[in-house]
Parts: sequence; structure tokens; C-alpha cells
Amino acid sequence: MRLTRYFMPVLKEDPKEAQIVSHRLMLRAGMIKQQSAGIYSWLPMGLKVLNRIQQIVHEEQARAGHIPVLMPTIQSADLWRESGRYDDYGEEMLRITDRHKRDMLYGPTNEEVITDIFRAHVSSYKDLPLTLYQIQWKFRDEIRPRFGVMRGREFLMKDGYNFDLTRDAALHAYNRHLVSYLRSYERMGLQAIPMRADGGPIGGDYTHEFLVLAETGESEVFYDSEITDLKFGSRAIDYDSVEQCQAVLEEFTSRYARTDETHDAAIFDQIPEERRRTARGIEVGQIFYFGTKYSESMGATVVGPDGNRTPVEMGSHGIGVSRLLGAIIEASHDDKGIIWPEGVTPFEVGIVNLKQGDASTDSACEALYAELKSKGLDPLYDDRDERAGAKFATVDLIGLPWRITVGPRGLANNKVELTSRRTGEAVEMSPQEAVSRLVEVYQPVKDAAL
RNA sequence: CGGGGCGUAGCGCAGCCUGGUAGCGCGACGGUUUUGGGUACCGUAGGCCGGAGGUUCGAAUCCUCUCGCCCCGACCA
Repeated sequence: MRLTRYFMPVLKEDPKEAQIVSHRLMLRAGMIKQQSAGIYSWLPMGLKVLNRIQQIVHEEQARAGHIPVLMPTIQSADLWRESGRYDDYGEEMLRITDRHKRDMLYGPTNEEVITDIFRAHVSSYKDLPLTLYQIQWKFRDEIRPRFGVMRGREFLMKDGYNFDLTRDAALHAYNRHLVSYLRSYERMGLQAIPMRADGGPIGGDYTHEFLVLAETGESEVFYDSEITDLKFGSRAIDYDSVEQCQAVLEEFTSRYARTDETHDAAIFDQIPEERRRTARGIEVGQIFYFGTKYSESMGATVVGPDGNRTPVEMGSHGIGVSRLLGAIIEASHDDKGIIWPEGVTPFEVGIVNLKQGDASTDSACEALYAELKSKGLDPLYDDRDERAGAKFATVDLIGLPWRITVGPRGLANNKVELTSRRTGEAVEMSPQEAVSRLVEVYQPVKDAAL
């Protein structure tokens, strides 16, 4: 993309309403625009990152064998009366009346709808196991939205639901989700630690939430420092293998890691003191096993091999997709701006032309731009007639992980400069070398994709 | 929902107390200059001062109501 043809309304000054760094940077980088309290438009670059995160989630769900669907944002109140949650959910649920005076609502979650779909079309144990999921907008009418997309009222969320015949099968689905979530977060450049959690309004006796450590996190967390050494990495896993998934769950949940909701000081104090950590975390996902809570109240049953009708075992699983942009920025930025991890960056590299209008730098930039695109990379070419300082400031602010600087001085020796946003390290090399170096850098990202 | 604060140009703000018909910086646009970390100078455009009502000869300014937004708290992915 050429910057002069793009729409990226960056701000030089901090908008006063933004208090935390991710909110400030998303506004300054021209990624979002607030339309109303807790409700945002996604501008091109914000949308790009949002889409990349969605893509990772889709790919990892596919890998785990989960099937995508798309359910409506507006739901009938009747379904919620059936489950008993219409009255329980409270004022967080946005209630709407249509022209026929029917009670509707903007879905804050989808257990009712998915259960309705299931009971309409699934009736035999032979159709199980089944996990359906979607990435869809939700609305929760928070009393006080804040922190930009970290706690908006409208938010994009992946929600998945597993249906199984037995408790053991449902627990395997739970484990499978845990593994797929670990992989997803790592591809986004995040370390999200599974912590024992509280059921909340969804209920359930077995649940973990995934937290990204960051100073601005909303939850206080307590953990054994050994847990931060764990990496899922690129290990191969058979999602159908109960043993393999169980082993991963045990590996990632055996050490102490809890939020303040479930924290138990007596157990925590048994950890050697030098490994005890207290920090803050941002919740970016949660997985639940809740058994037959919804299937019983809503009549989602299957006929088992013995000919008896039995309520299905269920769980639900969420990833806060839009919130993840905030979480990633909270975990990865400096005083100049965002630092995108390679897995989610809106553009893989920025090309900075130091002397726009100069025949040799212009043509060198154009050649680089074309070459990078031909290698499957997506560069942002800053072709504005601006001074070097302004271009550097912009590319730093928007957080592209790599920058190629092209100026007459270097070009005289066939050199450009390749700079890492994260380390600031700059190396002179030929344009061809810069391209191959970038291809190399992004190879793991390509390899991780399906 | 309790407590606090703010709505004046795209963004950040001054002016309001002590009423007299709106200003600064950044940004935008045009030009000159400059050119390896937000260059300097000159010029131009842009605002029914959140909205409604009232007081007054006259309201951004005073009064009443209202809408929106932000912060702290309780709540929450």
C-alpha cells in the first residue's frame, strides 16, 4: 500500500479521552474512531489487524476440528426466557422491542441460540462430538465502558460450544480448546497464561481464563514464575488424542496461577518465595465446562447407543478478539508507539523514502515495493512528500516491526537500511538482501498458517 | 448508579469570574525555504461557542432544563 493512497488518519497529539496506552495509541495511529461510549468504528489499519487476529483464530479452530457458523446479533427474548437467563442477566443485556412489540435483545453471548440450533438438527449420539463456533459482534451494556476496545460495549468475540455425549468427552473438548487457545495466542505474539477462574454468569464448575500480563490489567494475578517459561511452540499435536491434550493441560495448569477471584493464599504460600509473583493481567479468553446446564433447561438431547434420550454435555469457550488489539499493544509498545508482533502486524514492513521526488530514491523504493509484494509480503510505502523525521515518527507510531530506509546517501553504494522496530538495530545492506532477510524473518509466520 | 469534571475550528486548549458578537498552538491548504528523527518563515481556509428555553438593548460568558463525553468507585471479557 502506498501511504498517499491509504486512509490512515494519524494524530500528532494525544486525544484527551484516552487514559491508557493502548487506547491512546490506537487513536493516534488512526486505527479506530469512537462513535459513542464503548462503540467504535474500525478504520482501515485497525480493521487489518482485527482481521489478522480473526484469521489466526479461524485457522487454529479449524486445526482443532471445530466448525464455524454465524449466528445473529439480534436474538429473541423467548429463547432466553427458556434458559431462565432473561431475568438473570440484568441490565448488561441490551433489550430491544421491535415494531410488533416483540422483546428482542442484542446478544451478549450465544448459549441459547447455539443450543436451539443443536436441538433442531442433532438427535443422535452418532453426530457427536460436535464443536461449533463463530466470530461475531456482541453487546454488553457496561455501566461504564472505558479503555477503548479493551472494555467497549460492542466487541468482537469468538465463542465456541462443544456438544458431547459424556462428561469425559466434554472434558477432552475442554482440553482441546485449551491447546488451540495456547497456539492462537502464541501466534499473536502473546503469552497468555491459563488461570483457574470463576464461572460468572455462564456458570460451570470447570473453567480457566487466559491472562496476558500487563501493568494496566484489570485483574490482580498470582502465579508461580515457572509458568512463564512454558512455551507451546510449534510442537505437533493430535487433537483427537485424549492423552496428548490432557498432557498439555497438565503441563500448563499444574503450576499455581490464579486471579484474585480464586486466589488461595494458603496454597500460594507453599510456592518457594523466590518464584511467587503478583502482577496484573488482561483477560483475553476463557473456557468453560458446564455439563448439562443449558441442554437440560432447553431440551438439547440425543439418543444414545442404548436407545435412551440424554441431555448433551456442553462447554463454551471465548476469545475476546477486539479486546486482543488492546492487550497486544499493552504488552508491546514503547514511548514512540506500538510494536506489532510479526504475526498480527498490519503491514510487514514500512518503506521510508528519504527524498521523495528524487529519481533514484523513488525508483529504488518502487522496485523494493514491487519485489516485496512479489514475495508475498505486504509493505507500506511512505511516499508522502515529508521530511525524514516525520516519516520515521509515523512508522514508529503505527508499530511496523521492520523498516527499510532508502536515501540517496546509501543508494550511492547500493545500500538501504533495515531497522528492527523492537530493538532499534539498523543494518545496511543491498535492497536485494533486505528483501531476502524479510522473507526469512516472516517465514515462521507463514509456516504457522494453515 | 453514587461522587467529580468537561463540551469553544479536524486535534489540544484560552476566553466565561467582571456580558459588548471569538483567539492561540498543532493539523489542513498555498507558497518560499529546508531535506538521514515531527525544519523555519509568509499567507489562506475553517467555529450558528453541544442543544433548548430564559434574563438583557446585547449572551460563549448569567439562570433553568436537557443531551453527550471523560475520570474515581461498585460491576465486567
